Amino acid sequence: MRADAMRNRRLLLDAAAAEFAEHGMDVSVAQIAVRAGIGKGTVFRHFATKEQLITAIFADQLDDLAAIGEALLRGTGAGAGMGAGEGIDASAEAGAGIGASVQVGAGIGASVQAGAGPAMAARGADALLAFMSAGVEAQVSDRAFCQAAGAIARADPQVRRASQRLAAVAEALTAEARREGSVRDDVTGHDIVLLINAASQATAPLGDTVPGLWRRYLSMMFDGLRPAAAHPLPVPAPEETHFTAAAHRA
Amino acid sequence: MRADAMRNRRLLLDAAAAEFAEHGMDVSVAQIAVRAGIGKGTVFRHFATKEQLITAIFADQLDDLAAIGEALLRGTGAGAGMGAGEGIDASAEAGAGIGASVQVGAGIGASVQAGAGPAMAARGADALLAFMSAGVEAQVSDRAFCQAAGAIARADPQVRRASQRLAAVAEALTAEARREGSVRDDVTGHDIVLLINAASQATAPLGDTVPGLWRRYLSMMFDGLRPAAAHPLPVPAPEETHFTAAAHRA
DNA sequence: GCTTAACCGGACCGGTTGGTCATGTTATGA
DNA sequence: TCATAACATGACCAACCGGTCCGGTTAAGC
Repeated sequence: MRADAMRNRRLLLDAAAAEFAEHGMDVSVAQIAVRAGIGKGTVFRHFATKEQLITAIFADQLDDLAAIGEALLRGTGAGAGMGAGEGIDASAEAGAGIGASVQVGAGIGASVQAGAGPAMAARGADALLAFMSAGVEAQVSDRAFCQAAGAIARADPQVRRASQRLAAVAEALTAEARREGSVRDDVTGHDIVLLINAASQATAPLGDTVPGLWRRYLSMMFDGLRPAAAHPLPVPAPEETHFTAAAHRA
Repeated sequence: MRADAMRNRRLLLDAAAAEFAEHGMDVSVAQIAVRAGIGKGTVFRHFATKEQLITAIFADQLDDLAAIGEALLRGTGAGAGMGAGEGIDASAEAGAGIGASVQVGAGIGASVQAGAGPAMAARGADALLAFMSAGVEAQVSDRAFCQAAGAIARADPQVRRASQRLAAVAEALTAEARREGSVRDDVTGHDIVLLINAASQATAPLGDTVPGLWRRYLSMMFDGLRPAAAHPLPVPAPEETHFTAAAHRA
């Protein structure tokens, strides 16, 4: 690939993401091309169709979030133990876009306050909440895009791979929090993924009139995940097969 | 208004709602006209613009839900006391469309299990959960429409009136549940409206692959509303002014 | 039954969009 | 330095969409 082609591809992806975020899903390809400072034809050289462009951006975003989750997971010491209190920069592995400012182990407030052990016992809960926060934050900054892109691109293999990676890390984080007792037993990684979705859409009617408002609803939902208030759930958790079925249906 | 015009208007509204629900927000007016069995020109005779058509449908849906909420509110005996255990048909006042099957006082499972009194003490919680269920159910059957219609039509006076009526009944139901102690103190009616939104979007990635799945997430969120697991919320509740500001911004 | 005005229908219009193509341009390798 | 192939470009195309309009039709009142 030639050097200028590479540069233009990057310009194109950035411009498209920004344009989608600002003006919704139905910006014209021409508009994107103008913002990127390239010709319209060049857009279709890189991505044969507008849908493929959307798909590529969406897959990138999912991968970024998955990377953040994986960094957080290492911070919990779930796998091999690691030095205590060591700060981890979650954005190290993540792309530049989404959540460059996730604090790990910074005491975001998820720590269970009742219970036996000291605060350290809730590292899993902190990680899980940080993961969800990163996910919601990423979606909130681009609600319409995530919504539409999800509907359009879920069948794309690249998106599906990223999606499964995300599901895996969500499940791992959930398992850790469950094991330490800060999250109810009947919640799964898939639940977490869907709740991220839900929280990001909660404040949609308000647009960005109240910038950080989503934290309020994510907080409420997280309280719903705690064992203290847990009531039996009326419907079992969705399985991976349901997600693949939904993807296949499109 | 002539009889055939009336009939066509009804056909048109039904067809439009169905078409929006099935094929998303960007179905053409022509497509709607075909489904309704009328000419395209007739559509624009009834509604000068596509936006007005969307607005009318949306306002109707909001009103239906508000009516359900008001019926439920009467069932709690919040205002004047009423005979105990009397069955109320919530759909009596509501339009045909949305929630013709809401059970009031049928023990949907919201009853707090701990606490002093017997189950009867949680009538307010039952009503609140039934209200939220009706709201989510209505939106789930037409997710894309509610999403887009909300964004488009929030500035319309008819929609704004319906929206405020909805907010009022949500606040009343919440106040009742709060007073009986089954819901935390820091939750408001506006929170409820936004949570209905959130819950209906939770399962969007799955489409209708798992039909009743939204109940799972509404249940989790409702658990988050209980005092038992309540943690301090990081952001204060939105005020009415924020909603009007958001509406004015469009 | 007849008049009349409201109503219906679908051809039509301006504008926009995703996508193509022939032409001109530039990085690259020998 | 030059040949060449990959690349960029913007004019162009067909399709479609929301909205208009006028000729024909039909319901309503007398």
